[in-house]
Amino acid sequence: MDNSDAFDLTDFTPYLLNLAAETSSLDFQPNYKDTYGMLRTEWRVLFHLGRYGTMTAKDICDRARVHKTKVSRAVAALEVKRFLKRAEMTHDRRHAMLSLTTAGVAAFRDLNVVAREFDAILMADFSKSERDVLRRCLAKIARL
Amino acid sequence: MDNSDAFDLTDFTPYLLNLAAETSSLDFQPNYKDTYGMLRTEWRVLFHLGRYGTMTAKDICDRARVHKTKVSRAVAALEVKRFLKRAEMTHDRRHAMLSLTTAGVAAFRDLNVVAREFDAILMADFSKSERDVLRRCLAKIARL
DNA sequence: GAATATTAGTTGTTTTTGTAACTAACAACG
DNA sequence: CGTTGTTAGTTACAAAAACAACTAATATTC
Repeated sequence: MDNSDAFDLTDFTPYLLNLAAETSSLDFQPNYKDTYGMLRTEWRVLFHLGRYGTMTAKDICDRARVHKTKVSRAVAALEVKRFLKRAEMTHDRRHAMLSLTTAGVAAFRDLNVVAREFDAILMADFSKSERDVLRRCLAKIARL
Repeated sequence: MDNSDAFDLTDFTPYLLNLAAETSSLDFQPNYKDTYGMLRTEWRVLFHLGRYGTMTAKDICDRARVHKTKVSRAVAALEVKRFLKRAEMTHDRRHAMLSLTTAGVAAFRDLNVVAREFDAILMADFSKSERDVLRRCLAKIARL
């Protein structure tokens, strides 16, 4: 039972994708976890608000492809940590505009630089064209 | 606060990797979940035993890069479902040789075919050279 | 060969996630 | 208007993952 006709597990793209995603995420994790005590979803929410400015939780759900319960909890956590503040909308009190506090902006700026550097190191092994192919393939698979 | 000098979230490779990994994994999930009631780790363990033959739980941990507690629970679950059996080693009773039952082999064969087809469809959009680049980049990032 | 260290694997506890049900605010339609 | 439907967001509960502590078997070292 040594099915050599069967293809290898590393030939199965979803498996390879998971290994690569896990490895790179775990390597980057200390940057937001150890320094700012954030969880991954919190870091994503922070990044979104820092990069694209004020928006509602729903906007983050749609843009970041994160479920609303996860966003809800991440927003609450970031609020407790004073990285983010809410402003209720007068005309529609269902949703609140979310924006970063000064501390939030500072954290974003810092992490943004760190993320840039991290990415540069991660991509250093590859040529420009390889990077383009990688990005295009991933975007297509993720249906972006 | 619209940091347009900052790079986009989709330019951050770990983020893109995670989106692609999640998307493809979720698309494939029904194949082992709905038909065989397996969890992702169980499917990975099954695949390992089916593809590479009899081995111990430790071997699976090392090869599949899964933590021993996850493997332990997956093995127990697969045993309950009669997909796998253990054989204690006489000379070292600490570890047990794991192998698939007839039902386990059947499930593996089926899923192997399905996985192959799934991968073919996923890769259909890309040229041979793009696929090679993708595979090589992912393997490198995953430190395989 | 008794004491200590190491290895394989399990179990228990805590976090985190996923799912579903819920509340509150608004919109639409008669 | 009031009934019904929809949307934004929260909360409660169940499933899964992460982490630490543990057991049992074997190796090592004095």
